[in-house]
Amino acid sequence: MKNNFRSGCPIASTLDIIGDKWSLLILRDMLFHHKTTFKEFSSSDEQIAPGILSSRLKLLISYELITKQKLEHNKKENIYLLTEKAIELSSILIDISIWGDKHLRELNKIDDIEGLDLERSVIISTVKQRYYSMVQNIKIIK
Amino acid sequence: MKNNFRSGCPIASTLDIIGDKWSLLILRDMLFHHKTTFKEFSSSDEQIAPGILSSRLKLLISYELITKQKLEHNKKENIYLLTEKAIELSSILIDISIWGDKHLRELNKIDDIEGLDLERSVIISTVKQRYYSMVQNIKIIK
DNA sequence: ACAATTACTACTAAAACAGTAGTAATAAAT
DNA sequence: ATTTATTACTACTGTTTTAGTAGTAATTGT
Repeated sequence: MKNNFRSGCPIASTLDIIGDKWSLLILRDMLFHHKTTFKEFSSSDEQIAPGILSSRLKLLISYELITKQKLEHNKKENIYLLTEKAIELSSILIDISIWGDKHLRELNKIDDIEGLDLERSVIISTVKQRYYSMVQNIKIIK
Repeated sequence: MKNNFRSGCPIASTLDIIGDKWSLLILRDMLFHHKTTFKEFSSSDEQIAPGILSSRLKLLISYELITKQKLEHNKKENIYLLTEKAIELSSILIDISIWGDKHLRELNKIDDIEGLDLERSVIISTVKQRYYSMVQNIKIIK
């Protein structure tokens, strides 16, 4: 797909991949809410349009942040799963969550997130562990 | 300014403020490269257009992430400085930098950043300390 | 066999971004 | 003192991205 990076800066380059309006929210839904299907991504509070969701999933696949697979005994649904590369974005997502929780309450009604008061490293390892467990329990076709 | 948040999610809300194509790069230039003027922001590798820079600076001011001030003995230049709220985004910017440095080398030629191999907490406190020192040495009009 | 669900694609409208040119105020050079 | 250069923008046009809705094919459930 498109590979036009604005510069060699690691921050700019990362933003060129996941710095759009939706990618990190899709990854959030996968990592924290264990969503796996197009339908589930479509049903989040933020109401992503199907065309945008479709194009973003394709981009995330092309960057190897997610994979698209099939379940056994189900030819209709596609299952999207995070790669290790994307799971390593956990710390960024959690830092963003902590920052928003702390600083945006005067601008917007912010949802309370359970466990966000725990130590950062504990949150990160718990989130990752839960995701790995979820993946282990689903039967995908190899 | 515009205050339409997509949801109450702290991640979505944070992205509604700084999740555009340029805000984090402006904050990066301020925090890491100690840039303070419109001219300096215009001259970064990524080539932001003046109209976009202008509108983003206004938004960042409205969210109280930066302030606009004047230097003593200089009526022309405007000096933009980070607020504490924005300085607390340091950890996010550093995590993004570390992730990009680690994962994007096969997609793009990534610049080597000095000191990025140090421990995360050390990087964060060093960056903050350097920024505070820089601010202390400039004479702004109160 | 029929209805519902899933995963999209297609289309049009609206918004954001890109690129260039131009202007007013101040500062520097002659 | 006058001209030139710099800074910080605004204004404008064109392109790209995003939003929103409608529709379709394949599969699954009843």
